[in-house]
Amino acid sequence: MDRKYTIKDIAEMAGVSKGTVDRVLHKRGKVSDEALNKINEVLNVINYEPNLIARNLKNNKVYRICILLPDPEIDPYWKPCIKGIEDAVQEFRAYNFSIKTFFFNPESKKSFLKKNGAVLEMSPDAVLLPPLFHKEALEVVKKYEEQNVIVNIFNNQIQSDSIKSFVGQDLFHSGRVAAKLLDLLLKKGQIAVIHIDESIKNAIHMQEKERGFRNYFSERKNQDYTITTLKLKNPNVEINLTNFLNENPDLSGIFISTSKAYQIAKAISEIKDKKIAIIGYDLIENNVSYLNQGVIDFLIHQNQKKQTYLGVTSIIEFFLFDKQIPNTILLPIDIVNSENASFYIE
Amino acid sequence: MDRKYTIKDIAEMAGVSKGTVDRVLHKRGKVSDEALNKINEVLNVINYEPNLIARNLKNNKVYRICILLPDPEIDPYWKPCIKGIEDAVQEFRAYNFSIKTFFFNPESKKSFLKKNGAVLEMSPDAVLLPPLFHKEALEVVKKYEEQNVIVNIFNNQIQSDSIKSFVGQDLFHSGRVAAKLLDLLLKKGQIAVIHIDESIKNAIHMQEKERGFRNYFSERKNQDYTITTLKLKNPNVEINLTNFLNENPDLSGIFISTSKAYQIAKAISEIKDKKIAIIGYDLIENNVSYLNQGVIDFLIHQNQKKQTYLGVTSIIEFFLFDKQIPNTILLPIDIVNSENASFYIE
DNA sequence: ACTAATAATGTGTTCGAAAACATAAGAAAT
DNA sequence: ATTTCTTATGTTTTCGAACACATTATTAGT
Repeated sequence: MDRKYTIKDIAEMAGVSKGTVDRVLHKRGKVSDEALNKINEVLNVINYEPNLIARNLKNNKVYRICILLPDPEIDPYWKPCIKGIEDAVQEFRAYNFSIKTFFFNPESKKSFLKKNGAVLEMSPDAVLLPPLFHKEALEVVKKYEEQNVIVNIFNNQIQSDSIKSFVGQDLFHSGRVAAKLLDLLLKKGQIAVIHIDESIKNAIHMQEKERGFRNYFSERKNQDYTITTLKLKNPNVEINLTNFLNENPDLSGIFISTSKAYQIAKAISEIKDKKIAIIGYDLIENNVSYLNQGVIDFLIHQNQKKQTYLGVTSIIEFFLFDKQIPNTILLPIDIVNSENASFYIE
Repeated sequence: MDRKYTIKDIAEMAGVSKGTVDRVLHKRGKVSDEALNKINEVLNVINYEPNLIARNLKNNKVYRICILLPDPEIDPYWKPCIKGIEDAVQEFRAYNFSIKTFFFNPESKKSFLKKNGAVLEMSPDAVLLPPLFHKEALEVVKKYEEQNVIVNIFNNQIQSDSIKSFVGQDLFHSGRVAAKLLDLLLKKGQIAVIHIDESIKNAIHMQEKERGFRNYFSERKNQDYTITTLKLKNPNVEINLTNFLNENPDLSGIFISTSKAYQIAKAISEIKDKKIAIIGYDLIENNVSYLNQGVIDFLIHQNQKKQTYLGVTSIIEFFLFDKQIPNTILLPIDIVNSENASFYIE
């Protein structure tokens, strides 16, 4: 079973021409029952797999993929996504793909709608976007559907039959992971869940993470913990945090639901003789620095790069190889400490 | 820059025939300076990238890759590797590759040499193997070199110029990760490093991991810990462990360097009112079960599946797309607790 | 000056799938 | 019986790179 069968092989085996075989394979009719049977008999015996290289050489259509991405200049959280896209482009540069990224302002629904309008104008074959704004996202998804544009989403989930695939993390479980880590570190005491909300994208993330976090403890029915939620907004983070710490001298652990753990770490590290366990998100430079100093205990890696990489490559492989796109791709929730951080950063 | 330039395009632009362009591109000489200059001028302006689909269609050689794998029936540690190979085969089934796996007995150097002999007979284009036996591995690598067979290794590193690439984890750092986790959990006390050695493959792993583990603590110059090394061998693991525990009543943490943490966990879980932190390796069923019960605190995921997957795909992509194979591919050291384990298991 | 040798360049075929195009055979219509 | 239409089937071209093969131009040798 070394060499692969070709259409020509099948034609010879069935005693017909390759044109007829082609018609049978593509169910285009105009084939006599006799020829159909002969060919089917051959197909039942051998395992024909079309040579996708040859197919792609012939159908040398340029597939157009558009990606909507929040501007990393506005929110650096999205920066690794660009690398993910670049990696995908690089990997498939041999094939005919035209991949274009559109930046929108993650704090403006209007910007989101506007850039989607621009994408629609291009009538691409597929679109990848993070549906930050629920209502607006459903709106644009509907429009893409009407134009037969495949839509893949990443970062956060929204429900719509028109969406082909979602790539991201299970945020609820991500909260549970954080809870488990704090539980191990502390065993008891007062814990604060802190949301530092500088961008709307986090609204959904924050909720789900806190839900998972609290769910873990409520499941244990552990009475040794008290959990307090605190919402902070820049530029008053430091003042409000200091007040909170003064009011709660027994605080022993903090879970920060966004990538701004370093802001908390900075304040905490200035307090002498006080060890408060800190768990945050994302391997941005400031966070990793406090992780290495031992101020932050764990970071949870959200793998933004891989999200876009898989979002794009799954579309490409669908077009190239008819590979089915999974409905949901859940990335692992990576636990990072000072010792393994470097392996996740590139 | 939507459409790609072809050899025909270049020929037309330079006013020569595609045969001449081909000779220039492949540096096969027999080209006049005049023609060479004209073509180079064009090549300097445009960015020519050969269509790899067309190239592969023409050169439809069947590449032969052989993989040597310790028999998973003898040591289940290697079982996930099969899935990794299968995934790679599946992903590139459209291309002409013949991939064959040879099982050898991981406890027998003779078996290793014999199977390598069988592989050599096949004169494949590339080989992927875990160099479990240092001397023997160097021997076979030399033979492959003589026959111009590309050799990639995984699992553990050995030094040889004839080896194209290594995929695996940094075992030293993996030990440090474990140390950091125990440090966080305990802060002080007596720690045991336990090696349960049922297979020679672990010898190298065990050493490096312990070295990393101890290195972490020695770097901290932390006097609050005492670290003891314990070597256990089946079937006497349980008895010797019990003795050790009786002799060391203050033991507070255990680091198991192999995938047999569940054996320790079983014994510990039977002791009431005693919490000993346990860190082990590998997401095998027994381990995950004790992880979920809270007996094992963390498992470190060695990602065997991904090792073979990347080992194979990097070879394939080298043949198909001239993609350079990285000298070293270090996989992240994944920290696993009860809450994120499911995302690493398939 | 004419042939032989060599260098330079152009042309044609191949890979496998796809689809346009061409032809053959048979049935219906005049 | 001849033409027309339909249906089934076979043949050819296309995609781009690679390379074998064919052709032309140039120089060397007698």
